[in-house]
Amino acid sequence: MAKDNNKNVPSSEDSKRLSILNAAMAEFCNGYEKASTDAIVKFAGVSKGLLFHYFGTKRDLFLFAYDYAIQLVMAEFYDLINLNERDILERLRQIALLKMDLMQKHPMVFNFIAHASFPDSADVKSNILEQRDKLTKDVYPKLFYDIDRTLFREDIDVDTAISVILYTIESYAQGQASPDKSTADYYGEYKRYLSDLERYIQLFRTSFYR
Amino acid sequence: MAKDNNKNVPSSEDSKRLSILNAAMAEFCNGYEKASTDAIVKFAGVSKGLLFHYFGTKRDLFLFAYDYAIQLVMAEFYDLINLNERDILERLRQIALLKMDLMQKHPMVFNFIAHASFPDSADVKSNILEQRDKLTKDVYPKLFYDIDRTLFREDIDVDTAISVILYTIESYAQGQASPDKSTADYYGEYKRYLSDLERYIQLFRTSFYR
Amino acid sequence: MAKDNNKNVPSSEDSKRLSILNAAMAEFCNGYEKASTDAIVKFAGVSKGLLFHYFGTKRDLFLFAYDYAIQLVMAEFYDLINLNERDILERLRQIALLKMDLMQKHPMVFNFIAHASFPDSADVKSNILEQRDKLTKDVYPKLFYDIDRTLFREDIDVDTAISVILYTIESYAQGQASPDKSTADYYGEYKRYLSDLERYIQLFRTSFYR
Amino acid sequence: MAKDNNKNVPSSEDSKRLSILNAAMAEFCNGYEKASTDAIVKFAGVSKGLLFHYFGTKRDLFLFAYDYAIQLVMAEFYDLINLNERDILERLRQIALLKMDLMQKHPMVFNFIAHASFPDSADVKSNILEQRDKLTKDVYPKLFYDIDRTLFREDIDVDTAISVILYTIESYAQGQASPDKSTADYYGEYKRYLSDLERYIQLFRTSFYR
DNA sequence: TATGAATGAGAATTCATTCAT
DNA sequence: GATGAATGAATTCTCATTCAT
Repeated sequence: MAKDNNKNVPSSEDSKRLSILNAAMAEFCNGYEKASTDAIVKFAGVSKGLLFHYFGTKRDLFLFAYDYAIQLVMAEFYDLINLNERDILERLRQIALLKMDLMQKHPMVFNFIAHASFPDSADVKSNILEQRDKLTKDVYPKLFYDIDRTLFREDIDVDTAISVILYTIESYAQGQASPDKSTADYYGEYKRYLSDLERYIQLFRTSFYR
Repeated sequence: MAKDNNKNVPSSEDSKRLSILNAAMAEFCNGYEKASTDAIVKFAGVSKGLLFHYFGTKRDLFLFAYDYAIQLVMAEFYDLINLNERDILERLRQIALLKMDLMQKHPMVFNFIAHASFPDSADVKSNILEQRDKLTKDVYPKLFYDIDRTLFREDIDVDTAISVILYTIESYAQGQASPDKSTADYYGEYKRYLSDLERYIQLFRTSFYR
Repeated sequence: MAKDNNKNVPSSEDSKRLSILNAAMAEFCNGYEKASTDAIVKFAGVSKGLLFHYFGTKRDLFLFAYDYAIQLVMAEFYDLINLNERDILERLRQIALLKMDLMQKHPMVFNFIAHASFPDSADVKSNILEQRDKLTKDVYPKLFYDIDRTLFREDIDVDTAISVILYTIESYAQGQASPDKSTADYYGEYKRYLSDLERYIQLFRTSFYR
Repeated sequence: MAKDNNKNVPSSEDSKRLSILNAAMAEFCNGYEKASTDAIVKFAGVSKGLLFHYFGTKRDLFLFAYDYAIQLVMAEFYDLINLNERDILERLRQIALLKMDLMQKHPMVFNFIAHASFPDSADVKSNILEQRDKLTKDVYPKLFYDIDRTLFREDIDVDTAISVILYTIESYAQGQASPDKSTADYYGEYKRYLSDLERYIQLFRTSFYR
């Protein structure tokens, strides 16, 4: 009797919300300020009013889209990741590979997240940074819980070593992802990324592990 | 006796240019798009026309300010850095400390550079990236020329190790610098930064060196 | 009964468009460059944004207004003109009189057309000239189709004679219309215009006709 | 002893005034409003201040340039024209040919006069129209004084006929001159112009003369 | 006479947001 | 829910004119 209680059948509303969200993520890749709500509704095929009816303000839409994108990606990530491996280097290899897979599956969403995570506009910066921090504090314990610290040499500080490993992997991935790689030999890039990754892991294994 | 031939005496023009540049650097910390030329001239205490008389367009002003800020910082940096130390870890310690000193001396300039280096707007992105690349290609050879590679263990790839060291130092410095640290226990921060730095250096010395 | 399907009832949109168009035609009499969009919207009683919402740019508004004014005038002209008279001098007399009538009925529109037809700005010149050419090629054949060439003397070139007639009528009408005749003895002017016209026609009849 | 009393030696001032006038005439071909005083001083190679020191305002410069251009052309015109021919058609042929010569000798000045004579801006329109009227009233009597009216047929009004002749010649010349004829087969154009002119003269001789 | 830095009102255009329908 | 016409303050940039030197 209730109208549209069945969440498995996407209502018209759901589909329009999604249209707006997808259009928004794409448009916000131009930067928060540069992005135009006109462009969003045009691409989404809905009226101007509806965007504001659903999302309130441009700012709220941006922040909602950021949350949404993170959830979307993290859900799939947790679904696929195997957290039984206790060797942090092995686990990081898995994470890096999985991240690459997801990036190829949802390039636009990742592009949006990459841009949105470092916003230039003070309007949204504090919210985004807060969200990012919260994410970091949520995710890292999950990803690095229960790792085997006995694999490390006794004469080094394991936490410091782990920081180094994370900084390295993240920085390298960042460098790979950031430029607008429109013209691309994706396969070649990918192979090079993997071999670089192996070189870093090899170095860490040699120098940090027993 | 000659009129204004002495370039060390800033003319009225120079002083207004500088006012505009300083105001611009401060305002552009809000992001390129968000920054308002109105705010810049208001803060600089000059007329609207003068900004455009000197710098042509907002875009040109931004790019000029970026160059100017880089030059300003690099000149002071090269003036103070000692490149005789051949141990890369010692040299990096010096660089990191010097960078911290400069950041405390020119906080606004560094803040501007940090923001401007990752612009969201397509209008300026390509120029900034180009400039950044050029800078990297210029600076890194100077900073790491003639380091003593024999200090490293024989069983690790020295270039990979150096990459790890650089990623770590940069990421850590980034993390320290990025948030708009308005409310700050600067002295406490500084001491913690130094001790963290020492921990990283100690780790690298233990695990990468012979 | 259907909502606003009847295009004869001008909607709110139509009425605002018309306000803008009328204000634009009046303001553009100051010249394309000199005309201010601010003045247009103020006079039309609409917001700044609406002008651009409807017409895109000042340039587009100008060109649209030109088309619109021409259509407006030509529609009424063709509605009233009688093309059965095969004596070109008679037909020209009718055209000249009708043109005078229309000018008195729509003085502002004619003033706008007169100004807009000879634009000083390169921004719009090519479009206007193109439009003017197209109009000439459209209109002249209609106006002078099927005239009786046997009325002319055999020893003169009829096409050259027709050119002379047209140049004369147009130049004379131009001279009458061009100054912004704000202070005017319209009736006196009109009578003089008619008598001059008759003198020209008389001359042509005497010298060009058999 | 007097400074620069010898008008045959152009002073620095004279040469700069001329530079400005020439630059102004060229720039004003873009239309009065569109023309930029910056462009004028840049092209003239003088400072911004000097233009206003000499000519007061942009408006005054424009009007002065218009006078100057007219004087320049008229002086040369009167120098070369032969006013002994009493047949108006012959005299008009001479005038038309001479005008063509002068246009080829001073294309920029004629281009300026052509544009300036039909100004779009209300700022200068009244002055220009006044000047044009004055010129017409000055020049026509000189050009058509003492023509032989006995050549005309007795059954036509000579003044009306002369008006027709003038309207025709002017309209035709206007049509030839107005478009920005940048790419041109000048020689071909010229020959066609001459033959058209002959056709009109022939028609007038046949139909208006005894 | 000659300079050109400096002005600031005014230009066209944009855009997030509202609201009557 | 859904529309899109309407708003108007804010934006970047222009340009004739002035004035201290």
